[in-house]
Amino acid sequence: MYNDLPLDITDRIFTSFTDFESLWTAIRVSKHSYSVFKLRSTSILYAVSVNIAGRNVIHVLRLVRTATNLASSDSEGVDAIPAWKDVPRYPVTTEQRRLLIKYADVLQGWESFLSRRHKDCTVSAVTLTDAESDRFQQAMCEFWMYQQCFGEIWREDILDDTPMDIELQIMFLKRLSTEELQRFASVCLFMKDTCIWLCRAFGWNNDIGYRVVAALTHPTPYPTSVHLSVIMDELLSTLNGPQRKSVEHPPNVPLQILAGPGSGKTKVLTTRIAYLILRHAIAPSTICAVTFTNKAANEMKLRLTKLIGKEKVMRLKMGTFHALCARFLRQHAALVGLEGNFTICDAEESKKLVGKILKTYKDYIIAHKIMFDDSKEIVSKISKAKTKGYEPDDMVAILLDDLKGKTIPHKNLATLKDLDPAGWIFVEVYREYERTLRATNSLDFDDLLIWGVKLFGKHKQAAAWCKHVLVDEFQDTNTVQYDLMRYIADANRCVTIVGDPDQSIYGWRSADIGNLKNMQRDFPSTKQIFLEQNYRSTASILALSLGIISGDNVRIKKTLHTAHPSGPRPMMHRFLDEKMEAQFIGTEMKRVVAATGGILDWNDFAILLRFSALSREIEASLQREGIPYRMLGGHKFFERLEVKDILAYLQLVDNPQFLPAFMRTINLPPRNIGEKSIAQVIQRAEQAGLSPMALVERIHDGKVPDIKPPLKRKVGPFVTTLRTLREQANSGTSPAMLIRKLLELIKYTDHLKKSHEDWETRLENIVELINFASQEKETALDAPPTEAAKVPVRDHRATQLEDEGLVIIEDDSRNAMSQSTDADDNADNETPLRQFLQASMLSTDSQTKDDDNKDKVTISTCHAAKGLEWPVVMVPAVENKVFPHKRSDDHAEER
DNA sequence: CATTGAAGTCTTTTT
DNA sequence: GACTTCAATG
Repeated sequence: MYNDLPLDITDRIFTSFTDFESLWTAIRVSKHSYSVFKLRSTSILYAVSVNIAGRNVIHVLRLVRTATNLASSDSEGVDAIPAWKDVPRYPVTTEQRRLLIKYADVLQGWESFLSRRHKDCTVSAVTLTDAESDRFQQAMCEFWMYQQCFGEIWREDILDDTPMDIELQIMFLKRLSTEELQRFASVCLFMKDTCIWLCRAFGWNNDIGYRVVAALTHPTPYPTSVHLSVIMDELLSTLNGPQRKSVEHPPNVPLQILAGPGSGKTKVLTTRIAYLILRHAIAPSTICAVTFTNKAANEMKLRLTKLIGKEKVMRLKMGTFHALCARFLRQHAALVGLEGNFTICDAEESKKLVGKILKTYKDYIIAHKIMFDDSKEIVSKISKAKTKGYEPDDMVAILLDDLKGKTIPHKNLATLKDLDPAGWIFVEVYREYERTLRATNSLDFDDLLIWGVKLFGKHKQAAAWCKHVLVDEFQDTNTVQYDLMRYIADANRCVTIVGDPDQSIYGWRSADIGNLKNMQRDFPSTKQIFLEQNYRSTASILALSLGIISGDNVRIKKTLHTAHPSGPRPMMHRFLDEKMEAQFIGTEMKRVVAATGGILDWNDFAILLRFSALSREIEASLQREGIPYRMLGGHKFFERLEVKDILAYLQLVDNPQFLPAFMRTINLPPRNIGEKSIAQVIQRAEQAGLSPMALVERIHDGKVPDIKPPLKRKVGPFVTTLRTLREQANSGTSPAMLIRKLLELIKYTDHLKKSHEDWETRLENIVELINFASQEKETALDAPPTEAAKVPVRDHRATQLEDEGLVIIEDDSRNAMSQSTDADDNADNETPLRQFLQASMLSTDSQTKDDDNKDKVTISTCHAAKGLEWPVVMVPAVENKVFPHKRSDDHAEER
């Protein structure tokens, strides 16, 4: 029945629907629906027809619960709405409908929601009888399946939100032509349950049926290259000119995609990767895709999985710069003179180390009345120096140059000590910090990159696998990261980068926009493509943001267009204090949810903060109002005290030299070993040339004399715990089991109960950590395909497949893959424990998974929210000293 | 004498 | 919530 639909059917104009028949017809012929919302058993229908580029199309349909209460209660705002939900179905009268249409907030809500993407929305309301409602459901189902087969097949948000009545689906399928069925089969992995059911129901004994089954049973989602080609074409057809140009750009010509916000950056990047694999037959394992945050990496993985299947995605070398470096450094540790079991030292541990070193200069600082930064400040200064490639000795000259005025004859440490004591201490602390890291066999975040550069720079073969490098958010790369990219790309010099100079918000992390130019210098044939079409925001939001950033005079002028209407104007509200502000945020969100009649739910709201500490008042307000929320990037899971406790023990098991872990665990639970004793141990260990851990073990064994306040008896349980765990770890016990054993050995639960009021939530976090540990094992990077996945399912369907001589495509890169794992994997360097620890140290946003599905308002820092989008966004505390922040040295960035 | 507990201060942004 | 300082306890 769909065959005879003219393709330009959408030229037919549907402005509003006064009766059900015309609406129903319209739904069935409309091909380009943007969104289909969940249908509930309801009586009032909102139909919206939208005009896109001169073509009027029905775009969104939704049933809302009856409006009886709305009609009876004339009051506006919050009070009238919550009652809607529980009112039984009820046909509305003309008068009520009139009221509804007049209900400006509701319609406004609709229009602003839709006009984010489409201009000229018109809204009208229709009433449905029960029978009509059922027919409508049917129409929607057909419509959805049609969309699923022939529309935007990769849209993930449609999947969960659509009614899938199996009878209706079959009715739909029966009407399809053979060709359409084939295409359906090629995408049917998105509807696994349906397909299994269909094959059983129809007893399909033909080519199509097998393909459906093959798609379900074979590990690679798309059974034939013909279908891959079709899919790629459909993908390309949804891109605009510059986007498509970017995707199809020849792989061997370096490419810079300069993309404004909301211009489909990630879509282009993922499509390009798919294109490289599907059209240029570049093996996934030879593609390196780098992002800056784990969130971006995960997002990309998710989207790519929909395009090319899980198998191929697993083979991509994909992740943050840090994660990639860590991985290759473990593999090739020996090449650069590292030990494979190095520990990754996070910011908190770095800070503690620096604090400890700083104490040795305490007397000097006091005696000379030197103004000195706190250790956090120093850590970030050290980090800056490291990213710029300055070693402690280099800092001497640099700090002396910073001193204005007279020329300095001898640029050496002694002069620095005289002229800039604070600078001198900094250099000494920096030196000592580096020494400690080496001595304790650990790398901080910057070291991962620095040593990565050493590895790939000196040992070309370590990067020889790489055929193409793609970098997301390129404007945020710093010098080290840029070098890293260059070295990895060295073998084939195929590079694609995506970036936006206007969105550089990591200047404080030494991000260098100059890298865009550097790349043109180092890769002379580099081409640029600009993406200037914004698909995210309304015109008035763009105008506002342009107004803000164009206050920056040195900015390179760059345009951004949108096809959207101006939409509602952004609102600015002033409050006397933060309490009122927080209160307003809570009630305003409630009002908007109510006023839009459930079109917006909590997931559609975000509150963006300059820094996470601002969330206190707001969290309190949301709790008061009973609004569920989640905190992005707040106190991160892996930075929680109880999680760090457990991780520290495990780190020490894996790397006994790692000092921060030793200091954390030796008196945990309290064993009456205080600061002084620990300091003594460390000092004596240094004298003896042992790690503190080794020394403690020897004291325990009676091999060396005890220290002043006797330690031997106190450390008994500590030493046995570590020895037990070490033994178990070496025999390959899973991290999850190790944690359980550890909890038991140190009676951690008892300790928590004693030391913290909220021990129950803390215990839950540990359970969550155990969960994470068990998951991590399954999704370990580069895990070779399991036996089960390699062998096609041996049931009757698969056997039939082969009998009929049907070809199931063999993955091109599987062989290459197994070779590379054999060659690279120094089995010793990748114990399950080590993998787990690395994942823990390098992941930030492994928020509990079920959290994501729940309906919650998002609270996030602006930085963490980069690249995400919500229909409604609030930005509290936009006031001087907060936003722009008082300590920011780059106002353009704050803009 | 070393350790622990209580009270008080300060909190950018990320891997 | 993490760190520091000061007084009280083992």
